[in-house]
Formats: sequence, C-alpha cells, structure tokens
Amino acid sequence: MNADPSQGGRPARAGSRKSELIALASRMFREHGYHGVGMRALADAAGMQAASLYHHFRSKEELLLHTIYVVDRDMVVEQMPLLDGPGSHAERLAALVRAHITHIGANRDAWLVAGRELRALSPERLEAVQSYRRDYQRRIARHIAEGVEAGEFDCPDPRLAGLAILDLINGPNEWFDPAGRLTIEEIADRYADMVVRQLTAPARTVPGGLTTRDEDT
Amino acid sequence: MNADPSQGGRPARAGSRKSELIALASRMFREHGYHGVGMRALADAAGMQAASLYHHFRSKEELLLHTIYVVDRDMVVEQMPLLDGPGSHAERLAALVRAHITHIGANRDAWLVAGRELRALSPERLEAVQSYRRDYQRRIARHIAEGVEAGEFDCPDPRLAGLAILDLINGPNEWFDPAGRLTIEEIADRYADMVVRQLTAPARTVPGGLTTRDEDT
DNA sequence: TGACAGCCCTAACGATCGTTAGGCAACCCC
DNA sequence: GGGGTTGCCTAACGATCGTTAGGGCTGTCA
Repeated sequence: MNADPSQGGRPARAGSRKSELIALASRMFREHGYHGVGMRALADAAGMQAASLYHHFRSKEELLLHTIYVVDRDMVVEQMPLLDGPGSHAERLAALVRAHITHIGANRDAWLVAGRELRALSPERLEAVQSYRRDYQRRIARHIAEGVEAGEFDCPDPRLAGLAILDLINGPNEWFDPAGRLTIEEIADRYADMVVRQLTAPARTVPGGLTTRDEDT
Repeated sequence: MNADPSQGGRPARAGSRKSELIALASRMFREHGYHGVGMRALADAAGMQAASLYHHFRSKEELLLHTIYVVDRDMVVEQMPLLDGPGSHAERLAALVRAHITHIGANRDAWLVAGRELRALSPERLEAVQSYRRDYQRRIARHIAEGVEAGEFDCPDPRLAGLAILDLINGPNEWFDPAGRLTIEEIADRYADMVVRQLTAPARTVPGGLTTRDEDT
C-alpha cells in the first residue's frame, strides 16, 4: 500500500493531513463498509501505523462521523437556503434539485457512506444527523405546500411528494459514474426538469381519501 | 437471547429451520450490517451455537447470498413479466411499479440488505446479482421507449427515465414504516400515479443535445 | 538554547472474528 | 433393530479487531 510517497518525516502542508485521512476513510468505507475496514487497513493505505490514527481521531466512530457530517451539514446550510432565494416556487425547487445532485457528484464517497453507515453511529450522534435530514425533508414538503397554495403546483399530498423527490434526487448517489454517458450536471438538469414537470402537470385521480394527520411517513 | 423455546431436540417442521435462519439473518444484517453481525450473534438469536450454523450454510457469505437472492429473483420472475401483460403501456408500467413497491413492503429486511451489502459478495456472486438488476433496468427502459414510439409516452431520454423510475420506486425501501401514515399499498398507488403522470405530461425543454450512444448511465 | 507541540513509531492488551474437527441424540426407512 | 440422515453440541484454531501505553524524532518559537 503506502499511498503517500512523502513519508520521510516531512511535515507537508499544515492541518491538511487530517482531511486527507477523512477523504481516504470515505473512500474505503464506501468500498467495503464501515465494519469492513479495519484501522490497520486504513493506516496501511495512508502509509502509517494503526495506532497513529489515534493522534488525529479519538475513535473509529469519530472518524466515521467526520465523513458523514460534511454531507448533512452542506445539505442544510448550502442547499436548503436556495428555497428562500428569488424566483418562482418551481425555479427555487429546481435550483435545490440541481445543487443537491451536483453536490452528490462532488462528494460521492461521503454520500454513499452517509446513506449506508448511519447505524454504526452512537445513538446521540445518530440523532444529530437524523435531525438534519428531517429538517431538510420538512422544508421541501413545506415548499411544495406553499407552491400549491400559490396555485403554482398541483399536488394531492405534499408530504409524500417531498419524500418522492428525495427518493429521486438521492438515486444518482447509488449509480452515478463519472465515466458514464451523462455528466452530473446533465443529470441534475434533467432530474430538475422531471421534478418540476411532475408538480406542474395536472394531477391524476387517486383512489380513496387518505389524508390523516399524524407525524411522518 | 435463545428465541426458540422448543430447543429440547424436537425436529419441528421439516426444512423450515433454514428459511427461519435466513429471515433472522436478513433482519440482523439490516440492523447492523453484514460485517456488523457475527456468526455467534446470529446463533445466539436463533438459540443455537455458532458452529451449528455451518450445518445449514457453507459460509457466512452463502447466508448473505440467500438473503439477497429472494429479492432479485422475484424482481425478474414476478415483477418484470408484468410489462408483457395486457393493457396500455401506462397500465402495465403502473402495475409493475405497484408490484415492486408492494414487494418491498413485504420483504423489507431482505430489500435493505440487498441494497447495501452487495459489496460483501464474492466477485462471481456479485456479477450474478447485478446481471439481474441490469436486465430489470433495461427492460423498463425498453418499455418506456416502446411507449414513446407508440405515442403514449412523452420522454426525451428513456434510459435516464428508467433510472429515475428505479430511483423513485426503490426509495420507500429506505424509509417505509409499517406504523406510518400510509400503508405500503397506498404508497404504491400514489407512486404509480406519479410515474405515469411524469411520462404522460408534455415534456419540458432540456438544454443542449445529449444523446450519445454508449452503454449505461 | 531549551521548551513544546505535532506527528509518527513499536509493542502489546483482551476480545471477537469465521471456520473446522469430531461427537452425540433423535428421527426415518427397510 | 440396524443404517443413515438431520440437527445440534463442545472445543479449539489462527487471524484480526479497536484501543492503549509509552517513547522518539522534527519542526517552531521564545
């Protein structure tokens, strides 16, 4: 292994070592899963000893948290405010969809880890991450509901539509390949079109009245 | 632990023990991940010794394969043929979407494992599973393309639309809760409506001409 | 020049990992 | 009632797990 050729004791650029390790961990956690990568394998790939990792991180789980946190923080502090920006409801929602998918393209490793390895976090850390996601989901549902009230969207169930949109825009996370037919920007544009088209087309009939008012789902 | 009270040597119903173990493994793999569940933990929950599991399965990975295989086999032998049934393109596609989501509801543990733990399979077993999924994806894309030719659908890129549909209908896999607001059948109906609505609404403009013809993505 | 932090090392801990060897008791069929 | 199969057991293997203790080298800064 020994990926880093500058192992001869040089200090390299200050502080960047830690983020290098986080990026490396993201990639390895994505490929083999959190429990599938040992501290020794991580250290090997970084050109160091397992014990040395504990100079940068208190535990393996803290390392996992670092890989996940970037994704969820950006979701709330970068993408979500786009819904408060200028433009019609459709334009703002399209901007969020594009930003979301583009972010996936730029942080593929972290996104996959954030999607699959949450269960390895301790209960309180898990809760912190999940509250970010709930905020995001609810904000989208609210935006759709507001678009319906404004007469711009046509949608029988904004909450379910919010979930559906998240299902859709998280999809490329699973299959996007930088060497594939479409760039992430092209995918982002087309998915944004699909979302808007979905909400602006006239609604079709839905069987049964199903509008109870409890939390979630 | 010791879940099974009939541990006194009774033979119970023939052959069903193995599928009980598979169902148990699905649940535990889903909760803690493949690498997060040891053979001893599995055996404990089943009320037996770790070594006894090897009477039913040659290895831990074979056990994982069993949990995953049900999902992918059913996808191809149960859901996919619905596209060859009677009805319009829209009706057939809606039937597939409903069957797909309903199947997720009935096999939640296995679906989540099948979605996250593929990487733990050996290369040849991984390839077998992935070829199922490729078939499924391509069949859906072909169905959309045929619907477009028949003048029933309006869609600029059937291949991407197929991916988007899969992204959408695999979504409930991640968040469906039997105790939630909607039953899986209600979700299936509404998602089927969304898919059809998406394909039958007039297409919106898409920037740039992007119709290269290589494989995948 | 000396104190000090940053970064990495060797060595080892107890626990847990997947797996194998070999045996014992209860059932089925002839 | 003897042979075979099924389903579980105890005991143990070598490897690997996350983590800790303690030491050493290299730079910066007073």
